[in-house]
Amino acid sequence: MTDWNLFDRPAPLVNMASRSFLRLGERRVKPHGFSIGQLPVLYLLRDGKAMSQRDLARAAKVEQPSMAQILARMERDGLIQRTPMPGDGRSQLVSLTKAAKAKMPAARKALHRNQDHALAGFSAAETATLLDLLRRLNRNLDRMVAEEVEVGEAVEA
Amino acid sequence: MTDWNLFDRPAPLVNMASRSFLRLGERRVKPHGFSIGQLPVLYLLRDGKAMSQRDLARAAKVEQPSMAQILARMERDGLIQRTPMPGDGRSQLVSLTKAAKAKMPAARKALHRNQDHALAGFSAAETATLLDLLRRLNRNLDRMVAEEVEVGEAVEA
DNA sequence: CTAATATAAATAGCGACCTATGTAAATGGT
DNA sequence: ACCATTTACATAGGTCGCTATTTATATTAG
Repeated sequence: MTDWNLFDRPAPLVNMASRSFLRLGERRVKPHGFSIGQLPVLYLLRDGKAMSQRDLARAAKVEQPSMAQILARMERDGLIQRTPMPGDGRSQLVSLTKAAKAKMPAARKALHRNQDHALAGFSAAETATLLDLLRRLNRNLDRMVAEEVEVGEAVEA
Repeated sequence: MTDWNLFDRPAPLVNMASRSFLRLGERRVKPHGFSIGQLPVLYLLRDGKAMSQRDLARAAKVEQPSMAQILARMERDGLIQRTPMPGDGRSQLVSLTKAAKAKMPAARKALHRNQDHALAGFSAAETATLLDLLRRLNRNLDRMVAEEVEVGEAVEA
């Protein structure tokens, strides 16, 4: 009665959409030797830039161990290389290999073809509204996630 | 330039929101001995109903192996039980244990407290709009996922 | 009634995340 | 200089999901 349909609330709808995006994206990008989680890294390092793991994690908005795993797989697949960070023995600079850079344009195109098919039937205004509402939703969620961590830590202390 | 901000497109925004919802939901529900992926099962079997794995997967909109894993963990944790399906030796009827049913109300309350904090600052109309746009987005995505599977299979044949 | 096919689960293996913890290299205050 | 803290990564372990494949039981066609 209260939730007559399991999926007719924000969290499940968002979750479904996310899973679909991931499935579709994976199909597009996999034939080119990439996978979805690597896209932020590819994007961030695209024109020869080099960054630390920490900065990559921050910029991609994932936790450090998640980024570590992504980078491990990318290294395994010959997509990145690491060089020591000058002046800090703890850190390394990560950059794309030539192979990765060579394969990017095709993958990019494949994704572009895919992208925004999802928004078929949406007017420009509706698309803008959706993006705006999602940004606001994310602001709320980010705050909630952060707050709870604080609480958690406060309890510990 | 084209995508000046990595996250300012539908897929990443939806993905971020989904991850945040999952993190928050997990925190709420874990102390009660459940986890997020189990919620559809709990919901579907709530008042003593019994269903096959196949029907649970369909209703929860996940693939069969995903549901198999969810059920395996729920069985491990004493949340479900399986009884043979009368008249079909391949299948079993899944139902909630007393323990699971006993723990549900508290978990439900915990989630409710959480829920829709996410929509703080949203007017009723905005919430409705968001839900509507997400439903439409999902319709598109579902179609795309289904189409591609067809294509894939057609190529094989 | 048997052979081919379809269906229900199980299994193997992978990717994207997370939390919690450990380790080694800076850094900062005394 | 020295010890405590912070910081950057690494590692262990877990959940959610997917694809591909196998196994066992129905079902259907000939």
